[in-house]
Formats: sequence, C-alpha cells, structure tokens
Amino acid sequence: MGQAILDLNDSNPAPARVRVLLPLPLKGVLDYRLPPGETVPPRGTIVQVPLSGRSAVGVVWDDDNQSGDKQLPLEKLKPVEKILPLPLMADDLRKFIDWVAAYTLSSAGAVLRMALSSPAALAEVPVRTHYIKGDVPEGLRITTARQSVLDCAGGTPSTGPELAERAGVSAVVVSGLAKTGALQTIEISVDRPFSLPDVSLEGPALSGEQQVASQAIRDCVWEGGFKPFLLDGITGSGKTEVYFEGLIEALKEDGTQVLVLVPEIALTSQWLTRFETRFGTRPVVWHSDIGIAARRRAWRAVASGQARVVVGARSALFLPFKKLAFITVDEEHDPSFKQEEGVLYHARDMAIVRAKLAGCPIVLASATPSLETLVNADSGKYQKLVLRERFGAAVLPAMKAVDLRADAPSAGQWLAPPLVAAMKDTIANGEQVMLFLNRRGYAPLTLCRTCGHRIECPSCSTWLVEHRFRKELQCHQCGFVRPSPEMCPECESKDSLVACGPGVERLFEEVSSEFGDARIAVMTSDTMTNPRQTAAMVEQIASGLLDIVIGTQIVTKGYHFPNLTLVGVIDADLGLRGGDLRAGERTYQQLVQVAGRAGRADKPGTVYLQTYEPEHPVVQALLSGDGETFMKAEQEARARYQMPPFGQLTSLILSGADMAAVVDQGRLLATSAPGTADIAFMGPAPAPLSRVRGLHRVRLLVHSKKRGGLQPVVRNWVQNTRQIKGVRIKIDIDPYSFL
DNA sequence: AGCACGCCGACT
DNA sequence: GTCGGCGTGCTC
Repeated sequence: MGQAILDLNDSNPAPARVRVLLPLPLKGVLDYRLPPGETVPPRGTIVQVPLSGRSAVGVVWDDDNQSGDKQLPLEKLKPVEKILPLPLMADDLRKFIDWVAAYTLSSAGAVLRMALSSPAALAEVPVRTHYIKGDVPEGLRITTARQSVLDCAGGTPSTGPELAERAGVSAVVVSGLAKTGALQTIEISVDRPFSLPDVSLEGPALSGEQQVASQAIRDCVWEGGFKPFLLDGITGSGKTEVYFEGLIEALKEDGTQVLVLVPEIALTSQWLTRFETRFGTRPVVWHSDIGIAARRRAWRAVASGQARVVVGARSALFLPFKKLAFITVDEEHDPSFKQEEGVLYHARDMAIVRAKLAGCPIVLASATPSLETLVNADSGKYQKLVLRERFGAAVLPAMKAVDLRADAPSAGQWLAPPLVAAMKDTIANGEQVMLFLNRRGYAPLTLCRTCGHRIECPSCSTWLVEHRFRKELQCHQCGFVRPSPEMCPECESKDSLVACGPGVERLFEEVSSEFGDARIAVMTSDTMTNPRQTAAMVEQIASGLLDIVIGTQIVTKGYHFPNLTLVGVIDADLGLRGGDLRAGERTYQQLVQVAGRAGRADKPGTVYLQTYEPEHPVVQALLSGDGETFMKAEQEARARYQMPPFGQLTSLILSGADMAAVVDQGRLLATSAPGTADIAFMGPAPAPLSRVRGLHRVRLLVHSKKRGGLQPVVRNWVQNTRQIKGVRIKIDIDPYSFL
C-alpha cells in the first residue's frame, strides 16, 4: 500500500518498457522506452516508434516473453516517438492476429500488416476549410457582394467555393470576410462519414423456409455469443435476404458492426445496388484495390465504429472493428477465399475464428457448400439452415449432357451441333445465351507445324497464351508479354504456327461466324478491366441489347440476367484434369454456379454440358440434380484416405534461382523429417509448375491422419533443418493449390 | 519490409 | 581512381 503511494508520487519514475509489434515479418515484438512521466499506454495503442533510422507505426502488444529470449536493458531502448490519436486496437483483433500467425506459421508482424492496411490510413486525415456565419465586427464595410455572402452563410458549414458560388461572388470576398471574423472558419475532415443503413425499410416478403432460417439467425444475433451457421440454399433461393435479416438484427444495438465477406469477383455493382435498395445506402466497401483515400476513410470509419456495415473481400477480415456483432461469408465454398500470397490463410476458416473471438454469430452461405463446411454441419458444429425452393415462380434449369464422342464439333470448332441448335432456338425466342469456358485468350498453346516447337515463357515452365484481340502472347503465370510472332521463333518457318485448343476469344470467333447477326459480349478479366466498362457491359446484357455472353469464371457469380435462359458449358471436364484433391468438388460447385445463371425470373432455363465423359460422377450429379449423393461419396473417399477435413495437409514449396540448391534443400528436409506414426512426409518432387519467374520449384507434402497439432511438428522440422542460402521455403497449411 | 553495409564491374 | 550493382543482415 505504502509502496504504491510512493510509486505514484515519484517525480521521476523509472522509464517503462513498452512492447511494440511492428507490421513487419520480424520474429516478435520490439521493446521501446517510454519517456519518464508518461503514462504507460494500454495494449492496443497505436504508436509511432523509431526503427533503424526511420520511423514506423506499430501496436502496443502483449508482454508474452514465452520465447525466453533475453530482454535488452532499458537504457539501450529507443523512446516511443508518439502515441497516435487513433482508437485502441480491440483485444479480440489482437488475439486474432496472434492466432492467425500461430496457425499459418507466419510472424505476428506479417499478420499485423494486413490489419494496419497501409501507412496512409494511419496518417492524419487532410482537412478542408469550411465557413459558417460569424460575428460581424463593428464598422465593417458591408458591400453588396459581402451582404450576399453573409445572406448565404448559415449554420451549416460550406466550403469557400461553394459559398462563393451560391452568393454569386468570387472566392476572395469569402476569404476577405473570414479574415474579419464575419465568417467563422472550421476545419472539417475530407473523409465524410458513411451514412447509416436504414434497417426500418420494408424488405421483400419472405417465404416460409426463409422465415424459419432468418428467425434462427436473428435469435442468435439477439442473444449474442459465438454461433456458426451453414446457410445452404440453392441458387435463387434468396440467401441474401436471409442473412440481411441477421444484419438488421445486429444493427439494432448501438455501435455494433457487421462484416459481409464475399469473393472478390462477386463484389459487383449489382450486389451493391441490391444492398442499397434494401437499406437506402451503400455499405462500406473494402477490397485490395480501392484507392488510398477510400482505404483511409473506410479503415478509420471502421476503427472509430462509425462504419456499421462492411462488405469486403478476404482482407476485410483484418479491419479494426470495435464491436463486431455479426459476420456472413457469402459463397463460402469459393476457392478465392484462400490467400495464396504472403500470409497463406483461408478467409472462411479464419472468419470462424474471428467470430469466436468476437463472440458473435457467423453465417456461411452457399448454394454449393464446401465439403469442410458440410462435415462441420453434419457433426453438429454448425447449425444447418436449408433453402430448397427457388424464389418466386422460378424453377431450376434442365440439365443436358452433350457427349462429345458422339456429337463432335467439326475440326477446329468447339460448339457441338446440339448446343448450336439450342442456341438458335433461344435466340429466335428473343432470349439470351451464356457460354462458359474457363480459359482466357484465344488459344492456350501455339505450336510450330514444321519443327514442333511450342512457344514457352522465358522465365516460367508454361506455354504462352495467345491473346488475338491484342495480337500478343502472354504468360498467365508471370505476366510476360510478347507480340504474336509471324514466324516460328525456333526454325523461322513462315505461316507454320498453329493455335491449339480453345479460349474465349476463339469461341467468340466461332460464334461470330455461326451467328452472323447476333450481338455478342466477351466477359473476362481482360475485357472487364475497369468498373465503368464492366457496368456498361452488364447493363447492355441486362437490358437485352446483347444475345450471347461468352465468359470465363467471372460470369459464374454476381451477375443475374433475367432474360438468360440457355447456358452452354463448353468443356465440363476442364477442371477435372490434374488430379487435385478437390478437383471433383470444385468442378461440381463451379458448374452448379454457372448453371444457376440460367432461367431466373419465371423463364425456365436449360444447361448443356459438353463432355467427353458423361458417366463421370460430377457430370452425373449435375444431370440428376443430386448433389447430396455426390458430396457424400466425396466425403467418404476423403474419410477413407484421411484427407481434409478428416486429416490435414501442409505443403512446402521450395524455390530458388539455382535448381541444384533447391533440390538439395528438398533432400535435406526429407532426410531430417521426424518419424511419426500419424504424420507422413512426401517428396521432394518437382512442382507441377516447376519454374515460375525464373525460380525453380520443388514441393514436399506433409499428411497428418488427424486434424490439429501439425504446426509445431512442421515448425520444428523446418527450423532444425539446415537452410541453404538462396532457397525460399514457403509453408502452406491447408493447401488448396497443388501447383 | 526498408535500409545500410559490403565487395566486384563500367564510367567522369 | 569513383559510382553503383543487389546479396546479406539487422531493426528494440
């Protein structure tokens, strides 16, 4: 007691040690000294600190010296530069960052970097001068111009140009008046607050099963606490309306915030319009390429609690919410939730953890739930909510297989006669057709007929893809581009190069010659580079100005065209090649999603699946509409081989410029692999993409028969193996890509 | 991630 | 003789 009083009265207390996590891939926190007399900032405080001559922003972190490394003496520490005037980073987010770092075997600093978004978001927000009426000083000469400004100025602040314009005078009159005090100036942040969604607006009438599902969600949101749901609803069943109800419930409480995670390409203007129709305003949007000003505005509004609803791609998971009350992961099966660069994490899985730490309900929504999620629902970990009816009068499309062995297209063509006939009928009916081919460009391979040379990327083990619209060959791995050559680069024969295989551009060519007067759109990331162009194309299709849409996977979600009644899948087998763990599941999900584009509203749709293997379980599942049996079979196979989600995988990708060094590193790792009954170590083997950007790549795979506990084994293994210089080791916990 | 320190080629 | 290439290593 006396001790405490002494400490408080001490005029010169010992400078305090502050542990700061910096957004850099460092091993742990760095210690700083607090200038004497300053109160110790609480955990979560955002501070600016010196770092090898420059200055960096970090967060006051936990004092967990579990690594046991010796602390630097206080006198060697550099002082904290300043405490930034930002809200504290909430405890649940800090715990989340530590959790993600431990799970993905990356450093907490690397994860923090995603949460601090960008230095610009933390810098001071620029202000703009606004004017309101002030006190007119005695004896001020009131000219007509000045009077006009004073008449126009009121209690609501306006900027100089606004006020001058309204008063019909020049800007100097306004600034002159401000100098005299007749106008009062106020500095207002250029970042306007976001408007609040109006949860009192009338929504559409919900069907019986929608009501049941939304009530279950609302009840849990009302109660609060962690609770995961699977919302399993067929395309067009109105899943969005159901999770909107959960969102409304969450927003009823003061200061709460809601996060909706969507795959990047599903974040379309159509989705935003839908939100706006329902809530009278747009939500806060977050994705990797919003501009720095928008980024700063959104980040700060989330941090202050002013932003109530955020819709974003996976990185939105790391936004500094103050009081997260509800999360939805829409299209939860989507493979793009897996981040494949930097910190390798699966946003859907991490969203569950975020919800658990925030203590709030979470809805995973999909028409084609992932096997992982289905297993969790079956085991009772997630509550399953099912929507089986399509909204309104719409019915599911009829599915037809086109056996390419029997109905082959003519050489160099890709549309089989039955599909062409169906297209003709559809267009004659004044309806629209969508063709799906998940291949950008004109042709995936350019071959020389004379010498057999295949045109490859100079720095990757890939073929260059021809983009005929742009007269270029392009590497889809590293972005390398070269003009389309006139002659073979190897043997120099002229007119000897042939395009092999189809891409959407080639399909466009075929459709153009077959349907001379049809109006055709090609939707790929190449033709939809900016939002305005995309919106224009979508609008043209929606309003019926186009007849045929040819697209890559970009068309599989986010767009609804009411007059679209025929979908043609050019190559249903495309995703099945390559022997990936999830090839069947993924192809099934993707094709169900494309099929769902056909026959919205009250026009029944038809889907043609062109395939060389009509008896394949994926094709059979699509034809019969019995996805459940298909997924059950997939589940049994995974269980039998203890594959995810029953067992667990981790992959190691070794890369480096020197192939021998990379191979040696692989061998070193293989020989030092610990012997364990439940864990098998496989490889090294050359990666399917054996060279990317000039780096040679080798893979190792770790398979555990059980879930959990794999990380410490892998960490110790890699740490205790000698590391060869110039070889990078990337650890991918729960890999989705096997390239 | 930056940034400095450090040891080998083409320039004022 | 120097400017500068980016390899390696550290940041409290």
